[in-house]
Amino acid sequence: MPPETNRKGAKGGRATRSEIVAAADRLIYESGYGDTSFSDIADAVGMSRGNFYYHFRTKDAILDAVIDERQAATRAMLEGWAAEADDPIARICAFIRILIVNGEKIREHGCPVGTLCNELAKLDHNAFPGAVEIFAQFRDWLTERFTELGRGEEAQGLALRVLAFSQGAATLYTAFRDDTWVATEVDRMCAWVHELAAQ
Amino acid sequence: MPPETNRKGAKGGRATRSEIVAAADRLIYESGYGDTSFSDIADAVGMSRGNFYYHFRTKDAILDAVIDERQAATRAMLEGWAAEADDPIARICAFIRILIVNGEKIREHGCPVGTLCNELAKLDHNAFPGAVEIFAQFRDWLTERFTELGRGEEAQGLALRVLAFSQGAATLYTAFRDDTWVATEVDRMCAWVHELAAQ
DNA sequence: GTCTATACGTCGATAGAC
DNA sequence: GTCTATCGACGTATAGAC
Repeated sequence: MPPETNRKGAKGGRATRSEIVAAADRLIYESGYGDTSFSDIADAVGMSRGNFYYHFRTKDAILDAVIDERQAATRAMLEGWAAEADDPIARICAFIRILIVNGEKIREHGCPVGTLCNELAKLDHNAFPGAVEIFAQFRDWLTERFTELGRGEEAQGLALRVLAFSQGAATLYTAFRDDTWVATEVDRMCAWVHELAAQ
Repeated sequence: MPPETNRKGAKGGRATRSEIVAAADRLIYESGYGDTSFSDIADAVGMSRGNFYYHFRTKDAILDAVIDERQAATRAMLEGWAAEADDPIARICAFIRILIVNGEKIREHGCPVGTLCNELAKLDHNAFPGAVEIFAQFRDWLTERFTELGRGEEAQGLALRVLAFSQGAATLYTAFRDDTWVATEVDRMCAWVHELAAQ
C-alpha cells in the first residue's frame, strides 16, 4: 500500500501518486478510459509498469482516484467563482463561459464530464455514479445561484437547462469545430440569464 | 471479396453482410467502438471469427459500413417524417421527440450520433468525419424546416440550437436517468418551436 | 519504491482445410 | 462461404530481485 506521508525522496509516495493521477486524468480525458492503458500512464510519468502496481493495484482504482480528483477540482472551481464574482448572474455566466475558457480542449476532446459519463454508461462501469456526481455538483451549484435570483420553485429546472445547454454545445463544438458558433451561443446564453434576472 | 449478389443460400453474401452490419451497429452503440471486438460481433451473428474476415478485412472497415448504414437510416427517417407530417413545425417536433420515442435506449447508451462522434474524436479516428456527417444531415434537414417557416437568415442557427438541445438533453438523460425531466424538456422545446412559428 | 521478468488472456489479423 | 488453428502484439496483473 502507498504510504500515508511523503517524507523525503524527490519521488515520495504522495507526490508520485499525485503525478500518476494527474497523468491518468489527462490521458483519460484525451483518449478515453478504454483506450488509456497502464503503459500509457506509466510512460507519461516516466515509470515502469511493474512499479505502477505499487501505487494502484487495478485500472479501476486509478479511475476512482481520477474521479475523486475531478470532484475535488470541481468543488475548488465552483468555490473560486463564488469568490471572484459576488452576484449570481456573473457566477452563472462564469460557468457558461467554461466553453470559451477551455475552448481548445473541449473542441478536441469534448466535455470531460459528459464524455466520461457516456463512456462509463456504455461500459456499465461501477464508477459511473461517481462520474455522474460531478454533474450533480454543477447542477446543485447552479440551482443555488438561481435560488439566489429568487427562482426558488424553478431553480433546479433552470440549472439543468444551463447544464444541458453546455453539454449540447460542447458535443456540437467537438463535432463541427466551429469557434464562432460556440462564441455566439455562449453570448446568447449569458444574455438569456441576464434577461431572466431582469424579469 | 464479398459477392455482389445474394443468389441462393439461406446465408448468401448480401444477407450475411447486412446481418453483420446490423449486429455491429447495435453492439457499437451499446458498448462503444473500442469495447466491441470481432468476437463480440461474430458471436452475435453466430459465426466464427475466421469466417468474419471473409466479409470484413479490418475493424475499421466494419465501422465504415456501420456509419454508411447509419447515414442511410438517418436519410430514411428524415424522409419518413417529411411524408408523415406536412407542416414544418410538426416535422421539427418529430425530431425533438426522438428523445421520447427512443427514450429507453438513449437513457441507457446515450445518443448514437453524439457518443460515436465523441469517441472517435478522442481516438483521432479517420472515420470521425463520417460520423459528424450524420449530425450534418440532421442540421441541414432542420435548417430546411426553419427556412420553410420563413426564418431564412437564422434558419441554420435555429437548427443547431435544436440539435444542441437534443444532445444536451440526451447526455443528462443518460447521466441522471430522469424520465420525467426529459418529457418536460421535450414538451417545453416543442412549445418553443410553436411560439417561434407564431411570431 | 523501483525495477525486470513473466503469466495469461484477448485483441486484430492470417493461413489453409473443407 | 465457413470452419479451425494459429500468429504476434498488447492488455491487465503478479512475483520477486534490488
